Amino acid sequence: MPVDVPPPSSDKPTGADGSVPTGRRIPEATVARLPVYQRILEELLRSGTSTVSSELLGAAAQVNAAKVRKDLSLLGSFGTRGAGYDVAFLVEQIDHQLGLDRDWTVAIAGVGNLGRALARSQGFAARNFEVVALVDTDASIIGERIDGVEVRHPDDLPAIAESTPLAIGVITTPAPVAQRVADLLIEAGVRSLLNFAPRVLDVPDDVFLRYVDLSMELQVMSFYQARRLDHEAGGRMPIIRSVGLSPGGRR
Amino acid sequence: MPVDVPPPSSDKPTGADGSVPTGRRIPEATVARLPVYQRILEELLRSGTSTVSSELLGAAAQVNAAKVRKDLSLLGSFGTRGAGYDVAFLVEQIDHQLGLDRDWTVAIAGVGNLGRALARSQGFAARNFEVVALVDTDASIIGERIDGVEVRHPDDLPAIAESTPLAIGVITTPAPVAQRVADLLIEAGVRSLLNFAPRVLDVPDDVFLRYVDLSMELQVMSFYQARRLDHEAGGRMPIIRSVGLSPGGRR
DNA sequence: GTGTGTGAACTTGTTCACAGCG
DNA sequence: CGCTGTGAACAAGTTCACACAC
Repeated sequence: MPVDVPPPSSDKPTGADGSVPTGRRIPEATVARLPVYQRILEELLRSGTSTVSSELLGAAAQVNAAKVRKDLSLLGSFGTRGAGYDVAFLVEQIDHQLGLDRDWTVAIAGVGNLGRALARSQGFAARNFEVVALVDTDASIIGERIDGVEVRHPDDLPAIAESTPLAIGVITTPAPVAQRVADLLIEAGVRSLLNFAPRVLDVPDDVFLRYVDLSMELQVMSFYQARRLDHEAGGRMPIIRSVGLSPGGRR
Repeated sequence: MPVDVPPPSSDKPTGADGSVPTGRRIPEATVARLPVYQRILEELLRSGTSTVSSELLGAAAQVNAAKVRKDLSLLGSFGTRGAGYDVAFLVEQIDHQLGLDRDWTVAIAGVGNLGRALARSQGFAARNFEVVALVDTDASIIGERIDGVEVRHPDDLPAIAESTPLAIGVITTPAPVAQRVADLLIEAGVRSLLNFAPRVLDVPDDVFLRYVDLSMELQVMSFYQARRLDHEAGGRMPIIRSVGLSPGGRR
């Protein structure tokens, strides 16, 4: 389901014509690919590449070059014919489209291995996802500091939210307490939830909810590798976007 | 790109007619949804439900009931008209289709928080993904045991593989060493790689490669939440499969 | 010449609606 | 009568191919 792009909001007076097209619709398939391009572009940026063609970006992202061009043209006319795309500018534009040029506060519920991994993740920090709250019920963990953030009890969430509004909640608790912790997060003002716990959650209609299953990718791999083993035939594994799939959000 | 279903291989003489259709093709969109159904069916099984309708399963998976029926009918005629699907039987069939009824050995490279989280993950154990090797270069970690598996040096991979063939490799190392560790895993016989490191990998054509970016879901969330904040309009967040997306497989 | 931007052709995936089985 | 299984209509997404800007 495509979504309206916000009105001009013209910052970034730029190369082409200061674009950012007006009420364009961005297909969800494109939205799902933007983070992929992002990651590659950032890697190119680090390696000092200043310009990239749709062909090259497509090769790195395992995506047809025409698709890359179409995706990018949906955001605006950012390329230069004959030359390609300016990497730094493109990163900026995609960041803007994804809303990554604003700060998002994140609360992580469940400070086990996964919670810690996420809290320290470069991918979070680099993209303006600021982990501002860590909660866990385990008394031996409460009080511990992870990257300067103190682990507190879930019951403190409302208090925490009072001083720092919480935008996104991440649930990395065991399944049995996932629903309860989701309720607390929502009560504390969280409007988007990312659930790693293997439990279907019940949330109000206006809360964005997405599920992640770390074993889901492995399951898809299993499918294709089994095929390959079964009949060493044309067992090409296609590129599927998945994992994040699952009972998510609303319809 | 759809894939041939293996020939009859008739075990499971069953309710309907002992089906498992012959050379059917399963669309990748369907393959990506099977793990979702799986998870819900397992939850139903635990709660003692023995029969489920496409309507109910669809509601839980946030998927149109017709889509559920079409997906399942691609695997075979597993339902009973007027009654619905037998949950236990369906789980078995999907497990079989996904190749989850055989054992997969998994090697995890990088025993940080994420590596540990995965090694201990219920989702892995429950689906016949057996973690048989853990490697890390950090001397202070080598020798440690996690769920009975000793952490060893990546250079030992060939030796490990000799006693236990490795099917799948999971990379949870820092980005700079991801390529090197991928090479070692492949040398040790791994034919499928799941890469959590933010690095584009170069692997031979016959190795399945998939990328997971834990922040990717958050980025998509950011997109839709930003839209919603910008113009409190029809900001419905669609259900996108993503995260796992990314430079994957071959083309 | 080189590589973008994009209509138009095509492929894949989704939904509808209903026949037919239990 | 309820619910599956599926052809047929529809919608979304992808690829092609080429005009056009640099």
